[in-house]
Amino acid sequence: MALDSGEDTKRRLLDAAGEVFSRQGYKAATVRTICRMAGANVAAVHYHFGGKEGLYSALLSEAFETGLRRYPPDMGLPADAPAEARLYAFIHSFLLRMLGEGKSAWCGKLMDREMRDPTPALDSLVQRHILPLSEQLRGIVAQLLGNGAEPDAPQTRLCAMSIAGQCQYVFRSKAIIDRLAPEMRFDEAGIRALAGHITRFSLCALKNFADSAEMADKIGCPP
Amino acid sequence: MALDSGEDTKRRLLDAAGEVFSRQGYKAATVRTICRMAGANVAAVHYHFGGKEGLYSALLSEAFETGLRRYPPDMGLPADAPAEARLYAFIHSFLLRMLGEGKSAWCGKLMDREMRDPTPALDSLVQRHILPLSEQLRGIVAQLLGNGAEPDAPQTRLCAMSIAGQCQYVFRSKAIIDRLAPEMRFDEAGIRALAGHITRFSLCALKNFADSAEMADKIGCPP
Amino acid sequence: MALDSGEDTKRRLLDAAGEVFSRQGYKAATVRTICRMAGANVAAVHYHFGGKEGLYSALLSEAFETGLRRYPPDMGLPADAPAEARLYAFIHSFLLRMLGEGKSAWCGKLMDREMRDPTPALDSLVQRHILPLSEQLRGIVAQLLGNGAEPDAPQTRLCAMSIAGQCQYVFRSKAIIDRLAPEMRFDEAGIRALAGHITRFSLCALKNFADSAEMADKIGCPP
Amino acid sequence: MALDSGEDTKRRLLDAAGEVFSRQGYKAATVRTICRMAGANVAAVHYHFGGKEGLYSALLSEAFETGLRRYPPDMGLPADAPAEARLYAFIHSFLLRMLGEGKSAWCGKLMDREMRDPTPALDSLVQRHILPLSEQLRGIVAQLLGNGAEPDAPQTRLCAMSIAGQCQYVFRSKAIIDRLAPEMRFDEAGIRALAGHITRFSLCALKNFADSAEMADKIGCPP
DNA sequence: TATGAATGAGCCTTCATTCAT
DNA sequence: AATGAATGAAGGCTCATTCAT
Repeated sequence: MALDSGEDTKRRLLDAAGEVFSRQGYKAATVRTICRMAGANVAAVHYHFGGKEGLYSALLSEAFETGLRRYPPDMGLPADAPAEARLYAFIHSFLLRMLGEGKSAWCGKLMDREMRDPTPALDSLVQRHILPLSEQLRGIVAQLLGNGAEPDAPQTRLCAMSIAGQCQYVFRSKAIIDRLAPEMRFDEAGIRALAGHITRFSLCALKNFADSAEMADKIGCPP
Repeated sequence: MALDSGEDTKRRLLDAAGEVFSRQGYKAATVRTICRMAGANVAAVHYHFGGKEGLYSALLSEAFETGLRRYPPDMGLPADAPAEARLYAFIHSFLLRMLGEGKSAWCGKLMDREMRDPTPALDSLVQRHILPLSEQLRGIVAQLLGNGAEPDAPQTRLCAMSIAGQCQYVFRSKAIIDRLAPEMRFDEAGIRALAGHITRFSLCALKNFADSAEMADKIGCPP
Repeated sequence: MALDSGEDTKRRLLDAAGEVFSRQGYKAATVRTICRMAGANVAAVHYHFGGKEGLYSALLSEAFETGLRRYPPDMGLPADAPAEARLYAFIHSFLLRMLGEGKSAWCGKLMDREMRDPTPALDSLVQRHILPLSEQLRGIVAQLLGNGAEPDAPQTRLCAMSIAGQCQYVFRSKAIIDRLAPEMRFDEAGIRALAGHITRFSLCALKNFADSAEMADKIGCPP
Repeated sequence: MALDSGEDTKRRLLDAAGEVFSRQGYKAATVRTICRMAGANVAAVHYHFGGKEGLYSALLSEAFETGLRRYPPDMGLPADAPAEARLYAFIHSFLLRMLGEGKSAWCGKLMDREMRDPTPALDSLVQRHILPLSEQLRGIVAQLLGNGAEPDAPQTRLCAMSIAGQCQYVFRSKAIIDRLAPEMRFDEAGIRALAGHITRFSLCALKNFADSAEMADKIGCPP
């Protein structure tokens, strides 16, 4: 105990907090559970982080940064790589961050929690991490749409959402997928396959999107 | 007070529970809040439903049926309507069930909660409601993929997931969308527009999917 | 327990709260102690009074009203009784309220606490109870000062303070008095004697106050 | 930090403790607040004084001596000065010790706390400081009462209490005075004026006290 | 000599639940 | 059929204190 270098308790608290918060959500998680798991006293959380909320905040930024450092959205690709390859890298790293099982797997789950039940910590998270990711994706999408599409144009935004939605679905609906398609695996190879499918589906859509303006007629949707 | 018919209190409790559970989740919601909103006594929940959990179960079954009855997945289209129109109807009704603000809009939100933090009630929910929806979507997708695609084939499943993912994203990531694209509206017209985009994006993908088998080469993903 | 008429627990909580708050002060007193003494559950305080602060507020108003009802400041004297007699009644009732040992003895102690460490409840206390008492005393004092003294004049106010100060001293400095003059008793007769002394001292002062304007010269205080 | 001489930290702790204890009382004051104000570590109090209680004790003895040294009860008057002047000096110095705002003003406030919630430290305080003050005041009062009044006679004691009560009232009831007479000031001039009034009021009383034995008849108090 | 880190007891409050009516 | 009152467990947090350095 007392042999810890001081920073050690902080570390263990963050680890335990990641585990518990990502599994139970902010409100349902209890400081006591986290401390017991970290082998620390209940008061340690308040000493190091100023309270439950402070711990959660600290965890959130840290988890995100860890995930991004481990699986950068360009996966090491040069900036001038083909847009198709960069899209695949973006999607693949996205899934890896979300579905990872290791110590850095809280990122996705926490972000997901944060989106459903936002806490005051969400705003800075969006500004610091999500907005840059969004811009990066929209840049790739605009390039693939061709025809001089702008990264900020509504159409580009919608297509980027279509891609992000596919990525998030696989881990957000895990409980359903496990029941509807129990044969699906989320190991390294399974993730690669999933990334391949999403990329392919999206590329097919983007490459033909420009020529589909009149498609609404056949859909039957009211004008 | 004593003038209410017994069924009336039960009804009001379910309404309030839908409101509160869908907004705050099972754990964070409190019986007191629900009872206050329903104008009932704190003990009423235990009297009528046996406790918090009983109320939640009762609500879950009821809410789903209400939602599906109000916005059926075919939106009244005949079974032999063009696949494109049926896809649009499926997507549109999906979004309406999820994003609706009215009294019967808990369906989507509760299902979402259930996926995130599954309770024992999830299994029967999947069997009774989600599986049929999934089959219906896969039927449409198989038809659009052409080339004799089977509704149960892995590729069909993945494409169905791509579509479901796009639908769920818009309301699951509402907190993010509100921050990244605050101009987006989710009123009736906005939902129609969203459904139009998702349908168009998905149709573009599905119609060209069969010819894109060799696309993986250009992506650069490891074999 | 369950046989209580409901109001009974509330009553017992107030009694215990009076005992504990007056002895230990707001901050140092604990809800647990009060509840244990009242034979009630810890949560009862929040059910009946909304929390520690609510209990304290309720107690404060109640204690004051009880004290005033039991020992009215005019002690039943007619409004046209001689000013001397009314002064004695005021002082005597003041001491009785402050030094009483029975169930209605919290009034003085609580007021004293409130004056030293004011809580948000003090303001309404002053408006509702203390201000009227102050006006009553100043009325008597003005009459005794003669020479057309006004109840609001600075000199009247100061003399009223001189009287109030004498009254409060005896119970505020009880710890000191017990050590410096341990023979002093605060039973009924002792209180009567004390009231007699304070009245006599104050009357001597008031009746000669008007003629003492030049007294400052002999005092030696700087101009 | 480490550059401070050991005595320096101790000094700063005592200063901060005086500030905080006199304002909030023993129980409500926290070691953390004191240490933060003193710019010292949380553990410093235990290192230097053995704990919260030790710090309080040390402060109490010191504060009283400081106050008495700064404002001696005779204000430098010769022992054979007129009794009137000595009474004024006593009252004036009393008020200065109690109401002073400077660094050495804790004396009065701490003593007041001690009277309200006596700690074991009170007994020695009474013996060493309060008893001598009491004797001094009673000596003056006896002289002013004339007629061979003894400093120890009950009547002398009561009159001394009447004077002490007036002095203590002004700062013990500050919260009330601020609300009932917000125009009253407690700066140097205000304190002088107050001391003047109390002296005058008391002199009027004392000088006529001997001739007022039959006054009880007019009061109406039961024999 | 002095400190950052850690502790455990205790605080007020909130909750789902039960009981007597 | 329904309710106001009461309960005990647990929650987040604060505090004085101790310990290893």
